[in-house]
Amino acid sequence: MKYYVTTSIAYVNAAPHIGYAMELLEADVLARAARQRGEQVIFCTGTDEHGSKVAQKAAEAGKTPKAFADEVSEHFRELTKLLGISNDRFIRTTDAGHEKRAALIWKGLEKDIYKAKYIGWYDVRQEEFVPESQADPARMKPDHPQAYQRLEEENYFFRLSKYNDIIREKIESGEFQVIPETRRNEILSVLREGLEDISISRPKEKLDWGIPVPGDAKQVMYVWVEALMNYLTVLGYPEHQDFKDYWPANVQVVGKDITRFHAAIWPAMLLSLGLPLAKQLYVHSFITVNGEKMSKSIGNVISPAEVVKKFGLDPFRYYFLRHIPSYNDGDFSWDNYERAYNNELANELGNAVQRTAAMVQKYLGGAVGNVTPAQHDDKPVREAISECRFDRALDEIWDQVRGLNQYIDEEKPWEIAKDPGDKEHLTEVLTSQVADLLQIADLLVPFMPETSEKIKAVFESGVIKPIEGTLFPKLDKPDADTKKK
RNA sequence: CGCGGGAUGGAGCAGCGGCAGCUCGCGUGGCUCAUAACCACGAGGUCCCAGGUUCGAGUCCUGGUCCCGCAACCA
Repeated sequence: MKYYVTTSIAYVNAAPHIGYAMELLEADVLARAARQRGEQVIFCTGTDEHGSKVAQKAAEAGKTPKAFADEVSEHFRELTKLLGISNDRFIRTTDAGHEKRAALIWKGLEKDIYKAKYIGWYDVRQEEFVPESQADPARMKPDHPQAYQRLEEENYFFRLSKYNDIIREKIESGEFQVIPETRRNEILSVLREGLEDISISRPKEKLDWGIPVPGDAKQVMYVWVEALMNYLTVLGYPEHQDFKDYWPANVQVVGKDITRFHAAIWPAMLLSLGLPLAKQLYVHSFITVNGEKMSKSIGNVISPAEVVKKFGLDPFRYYFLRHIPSYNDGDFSWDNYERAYNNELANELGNAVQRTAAMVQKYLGGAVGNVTPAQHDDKPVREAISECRFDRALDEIWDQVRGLNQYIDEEKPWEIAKDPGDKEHLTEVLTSQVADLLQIADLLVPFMPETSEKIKAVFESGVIKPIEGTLFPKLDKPDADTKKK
């Protein structure tokens, strides 16, 4: 089985933040889970580098657009390393391959492309024309700080309207699955109102930081449309075997701000090319900090590196995957983060590992023999992952962790150990604990790969190899802190 | 009548027609294998308001009220 998963590609006008970090994590879980099932996986992420905003930022920094993009793109690449993201490829829209293949895609779309004059309000920040009906009247005044520009341009247009009903039908039938349901309803309502054709090029004289339109040296491709093409170009569209094997994508992970691009424009492009749509579009929400939107002016921007630094990588992955709701906006606060770390990771999981290892060592001389992972029902976890409900998947896994702690308290191995004649029963109980932990470790593979391996390393051989220090050392204990490093 | 999300014990959330549930926090007890960890029990709720449908309504319908966002980098 082939499995293809993508994130959106990040626009390189600013440094990475935790919202995008979460998107990477979610896609990473899907990729790791698929690999664990034995599928062949291609998992791609990357950076989107053309367009006026990048050109503008670069000019401000006194750099060429390419040099500027190189720099910021590198930050995103570092982010994937920082977060242990298992992406197979990292595409940049300035890659020669992308530029070449984007031109081929354009040609493939040509039957739905026509030239027309466009006059309208242009939002520089969003890099898009704003329909008269949606434009903010205040911003039509030139002295407004975010004033629209009145642009009149000769552009190429794409017949988006032509595909409106087909897309709607495919979403309604479930052939193209948009999750969660609120996002699906949202896009269906957009489709019910009807899509208009969109401008997909810019005159080169106004902006030359883009990919030229094939056969028209005076125009470059509109950055949004060109960026979407990455999902195909990264597979080597049209001739490479990977494209033939891996398209359509199993899941495309995007943020809710770009739902329309991925649930309407991108599908229309695919239909125009005669290609199937992605099977699933998972739209995640946003992260607030202490209930407030992250913003530099409030001064509450959290950088991924800062959070990773506190407890390390796996707790970061854990928190954002479990405590930011997969289908809703969620909140980050250092208090909640510490609480989750102490209660759930250190006390519940870490301690379960610790007490089990200690008892095996103390009562059985460190050996339990060959243990196979327990067979508790893992269907709820698998189903949650297939619905991109990462929070729920971890809830389910934690039911097992709690269940194990309950089991230990019920069986009281330390009582059994007092009776030397009961060694068999004792072994049985401890073996069962180890089996539970091995299954938990298995289930954690996509979410917390390091932790999963650490747990396996302790128990897998049948002879306990204790963890150096502790699995999740408590932070607020001074001695634990020094022991950690 | 712009659009979307929301209102459920102190906090955060789930439930979406059938005995109000989970986590945290709080209280009490138990335990001693363990990272002052673990386990059990308990207190705490007019499920925003008003109507309606129904044998039965957080749950469905109608009409209100109130909150949040319009979205990730400083425009």
